[in-house]
Amino acid sequence: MPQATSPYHHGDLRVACVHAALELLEEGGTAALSLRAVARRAGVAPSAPYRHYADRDALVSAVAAVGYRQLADYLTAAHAEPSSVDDLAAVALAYVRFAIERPALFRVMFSEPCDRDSGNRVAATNIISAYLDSIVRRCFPGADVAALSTALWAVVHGLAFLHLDGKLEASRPSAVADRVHAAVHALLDGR
Amino acid sequence: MPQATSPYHHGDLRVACVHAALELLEEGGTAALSLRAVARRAGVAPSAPYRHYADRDALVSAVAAVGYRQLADYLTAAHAEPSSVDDLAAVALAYVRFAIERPALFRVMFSEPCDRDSGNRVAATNIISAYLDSIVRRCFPGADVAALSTALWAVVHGLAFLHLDGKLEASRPSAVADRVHAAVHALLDGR
DNA sequence: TGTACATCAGTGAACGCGCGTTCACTGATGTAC
DNA sequence: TGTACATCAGTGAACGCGCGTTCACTGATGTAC
Repeated sequence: MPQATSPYHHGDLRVACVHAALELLEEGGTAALSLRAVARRAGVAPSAPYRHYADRDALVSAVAAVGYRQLADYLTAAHAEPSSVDDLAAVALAYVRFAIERPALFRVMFSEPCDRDSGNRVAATNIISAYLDSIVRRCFPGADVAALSTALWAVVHGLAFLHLDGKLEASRPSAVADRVHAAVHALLDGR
Repeated sequence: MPQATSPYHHGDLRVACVHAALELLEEGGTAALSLRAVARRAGVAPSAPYRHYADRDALVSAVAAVGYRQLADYLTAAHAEPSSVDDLAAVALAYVRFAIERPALFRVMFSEPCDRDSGNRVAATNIISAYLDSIVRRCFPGADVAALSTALWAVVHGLAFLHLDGKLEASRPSAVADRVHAAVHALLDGR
C-alpha cells in the first residue's frame, strides 16, 4: 500500500531532507546542520542528497525558504489585518516568539546575504515585507511607508535577536511579552 | 632592546591571540576563527594558546569583549552626549556602520547567550546599555526609560542585522545613511 | 656576584572526529516496441 | 501482454581537510641562597 503522495520512485527525499534539517536545527542548533547529518536522519547514504541539492548551501537555502513561509504564517495567524497599536504589538510579539521558539531556524534564515539562490529566499523575504507595508498603510495613513515599515521591521528583528543572544532576558515568556508590548507602545503611542 | 610592554617572558601571546583573531575575522569571516588559525597567525604552536585560554570559547569571549569596547568607543565618537533626534540618528548610523564594516566581529559579539564567561561580556554589554539609557534620559525626559531604551537598541540592532544579512541593500553607504536617518525620524519625530 | 633550582610559556607530535564532496556502482522504475 | 532498454534515485567506499584538545617535552626567565 503506497503512501498517498510519493511523487518519485519511493521516498520523496527532496522534502525529507528539509524536514530532517528542521529537526536537526530544533534539536542541536545551527551547528547540527550538516549534509551528512541530514542524510543520516533521513536514513540514506551521505551522497544521496546530492541527487536533489547541488551542495550544502542549496539545502540550507531551501530550509531558510521554508522558515520564511512558516514565519509569515505565524505572523498572519497572530493577526491577519492589524489595525491598532495593540494589534501591532501582538504581531511584533509573534515575530519575537518565533525567533525564541526556533532560534536555530531563525539564525539560518537571517545569516549571510541571500546567496545566489536569490529567487527562493528573496521571494520569501518579500512576503514579509509586503505584509509589513500593508500594516503600515492601514495603521498609519499618510506616513512614509518605506521608512516606517523598515523601522518597524528593524524593531521586531532587533528585539528578536537581542532576546536570542541573551542581551534581554527571555526565560519567562511573560517578561518577553511585557517588554515587546512596552517597546512597541513606547515608539508608537500618540502617533 | 626589549619592547616597551612585554609583561611576560617575550611575546604577550594573550593579547597577540586576540589581535590575530580580529584579523582573521576581518579577512575570512566567522568561519575563519579557529584556535589553530589563531595560533598559526600568531606564529606559535597549535597548543600554545592553551596557556592563556581554557578553550576556544574563552578566546572567542575575549574577542567579543574587545568588540564591545570598540563599539562603545565608536558610538561615543559619533556623539558623546546626543541631545536631539538628529544626534540620535548619527549614533544609530554609527552602530549600523560598525556592523557593516566589521560584520564577522559583530556576529561574534551577538551570537549565542553570554556563555559562562558572563563577567567580561555582560560588563561590556552594560556599557552600551548605560550609554543608551543616558541618551534616553537626556532626549526624552519623562519617558519610560527602560522601554524606550530597549526599543531604540532594538531599532539600531535590527537595522544593523538586516543590512548585514542582505535584507536591506547596503552596498552604497549613502543609501544606508539615508535609510537609518529616515527610520529614526519616522519613529521619533514629534515625540 | 655567581651558582642551583623552580617556574612556566611555548613545542611538536599525536589522538579522534565529522565534515563536504567524488565516484563507479546497483537496482528499481517507467517507457518503447 | 511481454520483453529490452534507458533512466536515474540511492549505495558505499574513499579522498583530503581542518578542527579542538592532550601530552610529555624543552628551554628561557626569574628567584633564593
